[in-house]
Amino acid sequence: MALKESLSMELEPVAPFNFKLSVHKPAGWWWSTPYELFQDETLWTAARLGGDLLGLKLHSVGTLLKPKLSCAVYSKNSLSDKEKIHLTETLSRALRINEDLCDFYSMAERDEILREVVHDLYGLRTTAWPELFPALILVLTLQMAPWKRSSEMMDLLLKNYGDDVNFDGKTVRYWPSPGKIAALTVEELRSKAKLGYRARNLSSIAKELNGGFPSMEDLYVMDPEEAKEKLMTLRGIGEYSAELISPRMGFPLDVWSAKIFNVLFFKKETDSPRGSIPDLKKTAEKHWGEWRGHVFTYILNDLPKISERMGVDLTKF
DNA sequence: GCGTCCAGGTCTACC
DNA sequence: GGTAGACCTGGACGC
Repeated sequence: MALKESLSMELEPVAPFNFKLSVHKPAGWWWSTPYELFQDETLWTAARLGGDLLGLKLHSVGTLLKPKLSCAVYSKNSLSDKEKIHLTETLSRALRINEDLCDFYSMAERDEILREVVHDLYGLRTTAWPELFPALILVLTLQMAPWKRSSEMMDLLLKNYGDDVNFDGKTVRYWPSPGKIAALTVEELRSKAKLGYRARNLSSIAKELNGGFPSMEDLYVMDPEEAKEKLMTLRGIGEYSAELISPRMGFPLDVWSAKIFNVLFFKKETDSPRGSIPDLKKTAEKHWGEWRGHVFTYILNDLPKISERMGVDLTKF
């Protein structure tokens, strides 16, 4: 049954704000689910509020320098005032509506690597996950796997246990709830989603989230270091994963990105990408300080153009 | 066709 | 506190 429109609102992001670059990133990352649809400056996607599925239709009605977003929310039942406020706050946080990038851009203008990158991607907001569980599924499946295999694991989870959200003439496949995954056996997750050793970790995480683990909103208002430490109490979530999904992103280097940043920093490939991670993290912190998470997102979404300018293929890794 | 290696990390045991 | 070694699975590679 199709969901009905239950809330309509407008959001006015701090300029500059490029809607397309922010929710439909050049490197191919989705905002909420891999099955969301993006056409003509409109995003049809989904989310969960409490346990209920929502359809979201986000449309840019402004410009880069005078941005405005029209947001329509579709649900099975009407939303209470409290739910409407909660949803508005979640959308504002996850779209980084109030984030002012002025200081980042000022810093970038003085930086040899970043100067042209921020021109390429002017107005792009960094990754901010609408919900915690899908972000945790992503980082668990990224571990120790080539992208193709990670993608296969996520797809099997979505197809076997996810939900279809029907609204506005569209259907968007959305992630399973923690409760649904928590009810499955580790053996089933291992075989049906081909998760391997990750099945035990995902099962444990689903049970934690089902049992009252802080939400993304709770983590957002915590001290960034405290939020990271909290995430790392989850089984299978280490420093890399916690930094990648933390509401205030760190510099989440893995083997793939370490190879790229070695070439950017030191102009050469490394024989030991994993071993180089601590040094790269220190260099990034010294070089870019609190903006290193933004640098991470901007650079990894601009690899083709950076490669062209440097004469080195950074997309091959 | 078959064996081996290793990938967009994390945990544990051991020193 | 530092660090090998194990961990699912499947594609790449050498033979």
